[in-house]
Amino acid sequence: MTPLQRIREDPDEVRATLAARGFDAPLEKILELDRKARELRRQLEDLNAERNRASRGGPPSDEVKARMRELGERIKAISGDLNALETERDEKLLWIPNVIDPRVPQGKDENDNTVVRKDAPKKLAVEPRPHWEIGESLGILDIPRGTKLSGSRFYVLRGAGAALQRALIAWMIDLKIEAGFTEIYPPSVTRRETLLGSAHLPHFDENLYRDEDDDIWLVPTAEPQLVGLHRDETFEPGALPKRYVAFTPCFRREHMSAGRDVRGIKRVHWFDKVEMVVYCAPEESPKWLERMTDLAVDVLEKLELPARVTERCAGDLGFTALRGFDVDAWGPAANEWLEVSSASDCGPLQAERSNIRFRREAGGKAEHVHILNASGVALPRLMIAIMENYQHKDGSLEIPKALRSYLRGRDKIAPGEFTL
RNA sequence: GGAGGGGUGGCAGAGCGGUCGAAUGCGGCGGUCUUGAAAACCGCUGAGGCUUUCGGGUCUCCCUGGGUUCGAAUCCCAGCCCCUCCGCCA
Repeated sequence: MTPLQRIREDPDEVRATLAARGFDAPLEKILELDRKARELRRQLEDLNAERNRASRGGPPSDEVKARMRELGERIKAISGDLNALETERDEKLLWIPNVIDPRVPQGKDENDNTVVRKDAPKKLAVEPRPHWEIGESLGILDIPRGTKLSGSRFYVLRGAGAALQRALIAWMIDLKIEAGFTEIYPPSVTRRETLLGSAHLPHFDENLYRDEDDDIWLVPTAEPQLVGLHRDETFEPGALPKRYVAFTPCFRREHMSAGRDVRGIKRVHWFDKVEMVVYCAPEESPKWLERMTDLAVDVLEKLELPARVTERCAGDLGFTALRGFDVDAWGPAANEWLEVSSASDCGPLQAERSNIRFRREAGGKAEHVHILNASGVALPRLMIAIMENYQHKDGSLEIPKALRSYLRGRDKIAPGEFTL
C-alpha cells in the first residue's frame, strides 16, 4: 500500500498517523492535487486515444493534419499541466511517514518509550570519571586536535584507543557473520536516488553533507547503501531473507542539535558504525525486528556492559519506522543511558521507494519486501561505555575479555603508554 | 580530463519517422509423443494506470528529461550509466 493509495482510500488513517508521530505533511493539498490530476489524466487519455486513431495507418490528409495539429496543441497543454500537478503531488507524498504498527505504545517523545529491559549499573570501585578525561589522561582520545583538524565535534583516536575501536569493528562484524549476515563494504558517498530510496531524503536533508557540484552525498549511516543495494530488483522464490552487515563512517551535520552534548564524543559529525539491514517477506519482519534488536544487545552482553532496551513510542518512531526498539549502554560518569543502536522495521516503505520486490513462487506476482535496519552498534558511544565502565583506580583502562584476542592479547591500557 | 561507441521485453539481439509494445533466438509455462525423462513438434509468455454490462475498452512505458513532427523506439538537445583508446593517479 503506497502512500498515495493510503491517502486515497483512508485519509483518516494518514491524519491519525501524522498526529501520533507529531509530523506535519500537506495531506489536504495532496488530495486536492490528486483529484485535479486524475481529472486531467482522463481528458488527456481521451485526446491521446483520438490522436492514436487518426495516426494509425499512414499519412493523413492535409485536412486531418490541420485538425491533428490543433489536437496536438491541446495535448501538449494538458500534459504540461498534468505533469506539474503530479510532480507537485509526488514531491509532497515523500513527506508522508510510514504507518504505525498497532502494537506501538502511545506517546509523545522518548520519555514515553516502554522499557523492555534494564540492567543494573555495574558496581565501580572508583568515582567514575567521564570518558573525555579518561581518554585524555591515557593519551588515547584527542579532542582538541580533532577540532584543530576538522572543527568542533571531531576527534582523534590515538594508540591503543584507535586499535580498540578497530578491534570493536572487526569483532562486531564477525558476530554478525556468525549470525548469518553477509558482510558488505559499500561506498561512503552516495547518490541522491539512493537516499530517496531509503527515505533519508527529503526529510533528513538538513543533516546530510553533500557535494553540490556533483550531487554526491556523504552517507549518514550504511543503511541507504544496504537498502540501495537491491534497488530495482525482484527476488526470486527462496532468495529471502537477505541479511547484510556493513561498516561505514557516518556523517551528520547535526545542525539541529548545536549546543547539546558538546563535551566528549557522544554527539559528533563523523563516527563509525556497524549496521545491519534485512530484507524479508512481510510476515517475517516482526520476528526480524526482535532478532536484530537482540543482536545489538548481544554486543553489550558480550562486553559485559549494562544494557537497556526500550520500545519507541509513536512520537519517537521517526519517519520511516512502523515499529522500533532502541538499545542503550550505561554510562556511569555520563550518568545516563547512551543510545548505541536503533532497530527499525520499515515495512514496505523503503522497498516501495526503492522498487524492491519478491515473488513467493515462480511466475507469481511480485510484492514489495519488508526492510529492517539496526545498528550493531555505533562506535563512539560504545567507546564511551567501555571507557567509563572499565576504568580502574590506578587510572588504567581494562580491555573487555571478548576483545582481547582482537587486540593481540592486550588486557589493559595503562597510564603513560600513550601521551597526547 | 581528451577521443570514440553504446543503453530495446527475464536474457541475447533486430528494428527505412507511420500498420511497432516491438522481429528472431534462448529461457519460462501448457500440450502432443514417451513407462518416465530428454529430444522433436504445437500453442502461450513484459509491466503499470484508468474503466468495464467482466466479453472487453483505453492510456502510458523501448535509460531519464526536454524538443522537432499530423505522427518518435527511430531525428535533435541535455543528463545519467556502461564499454574502448589516450592522459593523470592511491
